[in-house]
Amino acid sequence: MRNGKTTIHDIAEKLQVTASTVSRALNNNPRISDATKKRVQKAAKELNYQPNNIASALRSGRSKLIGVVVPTANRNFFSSVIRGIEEIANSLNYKVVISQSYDDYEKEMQTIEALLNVQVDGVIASIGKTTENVDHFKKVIKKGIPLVLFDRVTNELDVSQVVIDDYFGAFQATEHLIQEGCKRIVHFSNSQNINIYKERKRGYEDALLKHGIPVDPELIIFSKLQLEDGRRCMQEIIDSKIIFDAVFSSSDYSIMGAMQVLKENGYKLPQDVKLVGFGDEPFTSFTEPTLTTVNQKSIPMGNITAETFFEILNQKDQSNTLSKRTILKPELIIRNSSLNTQKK
Amino acid sequence: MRNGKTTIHDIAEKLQVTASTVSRALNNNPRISDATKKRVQKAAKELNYQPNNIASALRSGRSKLIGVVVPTANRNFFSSVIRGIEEIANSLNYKVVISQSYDDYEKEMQTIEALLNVQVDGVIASIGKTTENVDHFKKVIKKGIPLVLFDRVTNELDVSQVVIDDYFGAFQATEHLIQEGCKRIVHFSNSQNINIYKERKRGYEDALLKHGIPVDPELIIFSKLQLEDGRRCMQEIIDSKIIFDAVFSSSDYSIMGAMQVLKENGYKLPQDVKLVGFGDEPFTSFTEPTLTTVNQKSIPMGNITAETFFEILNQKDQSNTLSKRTILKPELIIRNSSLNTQKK
DNA sequence: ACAATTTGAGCAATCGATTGCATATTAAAA
DNA sequence: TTTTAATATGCAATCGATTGCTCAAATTGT
Repeated sequence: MRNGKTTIHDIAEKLQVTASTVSRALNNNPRISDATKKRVQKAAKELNYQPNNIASALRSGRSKLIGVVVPTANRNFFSSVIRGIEEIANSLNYKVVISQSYDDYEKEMQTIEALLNVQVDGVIASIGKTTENVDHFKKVIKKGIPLVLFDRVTNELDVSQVVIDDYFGAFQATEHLIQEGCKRIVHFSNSQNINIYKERKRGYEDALLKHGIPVDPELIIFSKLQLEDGRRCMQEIIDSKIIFDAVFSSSDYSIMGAMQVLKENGYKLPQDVKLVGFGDEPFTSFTEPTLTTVNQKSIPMGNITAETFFEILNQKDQSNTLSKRTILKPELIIRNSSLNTQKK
Repeated sequence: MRNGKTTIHDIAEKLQVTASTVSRALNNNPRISDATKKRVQKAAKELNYQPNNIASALRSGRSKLIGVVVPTANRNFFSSVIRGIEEIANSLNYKVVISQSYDDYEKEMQTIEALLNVQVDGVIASIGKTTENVDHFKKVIKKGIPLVLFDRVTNELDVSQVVIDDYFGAFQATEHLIQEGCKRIVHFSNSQNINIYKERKRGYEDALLKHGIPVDPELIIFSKLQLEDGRRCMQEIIDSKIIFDAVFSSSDYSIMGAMQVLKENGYKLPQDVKLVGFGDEPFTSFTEPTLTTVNQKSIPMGNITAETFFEILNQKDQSNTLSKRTILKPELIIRNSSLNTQKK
């Protein structure tokens, strides 16, 4: 107990049993009698015993750490997913190590490497935008530890995934615009290598087709979907004199840029042009007009992702790893930017 | 090497030396000859050796993990500070464990407990808004590991801190409004128990006094500074017929609320009322008009916080812990919400 | 050429908890 | 009462790396 740290040996000595017994008692091993367990727990409390997780991790091979890799925590969606993951993980006495890849392929690899280095028991990740090669994730799998992907996933890996139904979200959003009378709906999309953007575009197209509106490639604009991209694309459309009456963007950020440019060019919103974004970032309720957008159910997604993770972790012992895919329904949040009849 | 994991023993065997020698060679111990070091490094690479940090941590007592506690990562300021911390930490081969307290006292205590449990080598924290008691931080100090606070600090603890000069930021912001011709400047503040808000209020007051404008308590409104609070407070002021020509808020969120309410009440911005926020959240450049605000130098703050942390960690051995306080100058970002002459 | 140093590396204990196997005690079955 | 089977605990190795101490070889000084 020198250094103020109580170990199982101190408890063992006090109770005149062995450390093995103490360890088993604390881990609720059925081979230990209830009476002994009670005594051990009491002594542990008295001596203010704090288990040494590192020693435990070394011997047992379980660090009780989960590595979570996100492009950036500084996004409402990701930080909420993390919160959802933490809720579950903490309740099971696991800690979450958050790593940010900053959407950078190099950094993402390093970060995975670093997580494996600190010996996480598994990894939960959302793939960065610039990541084309997924070998670093294969490394995780090869190590035999669980890997679960959420939102930004890939088909190249046979792992469990939790995603939202991007197709459905985009379909709903587009249909909503159509119902508000729009016929020439611009769509902002990103590289079609990224699944979520491909799906959203598909939802957009199918909604148009369902209502007998032709898909006009001229109206579909690709970019990185940042604020600046939205500004630039919007300006180009305006300059090109293309006729349009709405914009549905795959990102709240780029629709913000579009909104700014439209206002600067004297358009009245939402009368002249209706807007719908994607992501339900907090600022979407600050804008003028407030922005209709798609909520991605981030906290439930975090919960489910963590639950999936622990299922795999626990069945790991039987080594029958089946990978499942969970799809959540997003929710269209209707605000003023898409409505003819404004609500307060 | 069973299980695919190379250990120092495998290297030792291959090279016909002992594990001690390998360990020392890898740690660049001067007692090992350069020739041996080279051989060991080569063998390590060949065998794809990955050090077992857990074993190392157990023996050496150093986990190479830093616990970072923030109210929420979902804020530009905090996520940027984290990025700044990571830059330094990663370069020194340390990993950062991010924990969110969600501004909740209970959660903050648990989170500190959990970090100590995973045996972080130290803690970097920003204190939650609802935290009045700091005993959990004392626990960190008592454990003898470094603690550095940033931004939301306390005087009750004798630890190193990195803060911005809130007084200066507020002073500048207020003076800027005065120079733009404002004389009746409303100030939104939070509980004066929280240092940063106290300092900002002081800066606001001193700027007024410097320019011969009396401080009118009627113009200083206290709230939690969320969007809704901003809306409510602004509406109250309008209803009370108090005369005012500007608002300087200690938070970008509440100034957003104020902006909305002002617009809803038919005020022309910035002609009728000029606005300045604090924090430089990303959405401040999306608003209409774009919002003047105070940038808190988050990445440098993260860098400096980490550097301070490592200074303490390294001098720890000599156990002469001196605590220093670093103060960064914030920067006023002037946008349209406070200007008579708009810029594009 | 021999003692005194310096240099390089090995030995073995250690960090704290876990766990397979052995053993003692007690209860149930024959 | 003796055998069998649970039940409860102990023993000792182990996880992988680190480190104080010891010792042999090489170098230097006289």
